[in-house]
Amino acid sequence: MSAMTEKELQRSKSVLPIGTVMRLTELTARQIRYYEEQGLVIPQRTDGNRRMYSLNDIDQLLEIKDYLNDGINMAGIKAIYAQKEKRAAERKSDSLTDSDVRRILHDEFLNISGFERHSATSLHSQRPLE
DNA sequence: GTTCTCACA
DNA sequence: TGTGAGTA
Repeated sequence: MSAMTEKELQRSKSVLPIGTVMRLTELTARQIRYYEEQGLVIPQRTDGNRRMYSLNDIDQLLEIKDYLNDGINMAGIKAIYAQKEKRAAERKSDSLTDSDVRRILHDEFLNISGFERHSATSLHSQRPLE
């Protein structure tokens, strides 16, 4: 990756033990570990095999929590991330695909409607249902 | 005291 | 997803 800002670097630093993450996210250790099993939010490990999370991981967990509260299951969440990766891949292959065009038009619609569109980097947020 | 993995009356 | 066991 290129020029990662100082803030991005710090938000990527894994310095939080699971206990702190539990209090910050209101999630149980069981849930946090389960989401890891599902391939979402994989924390770093210490020499003693302790999980260490970054601020970005916290955001990621909060986002998952939101999806769950909206009634989306694990499969659905995975699908959402798979779709996000797909978009990221399309973006790199510089040519505009049909789905790109559709997404751009959709984003424009949201902007006109007065909603803020969120980038793929600052994932978590709370916007009204579309 | 905290976290880890594994198992399940 | 909860919880207890036995560790590190």
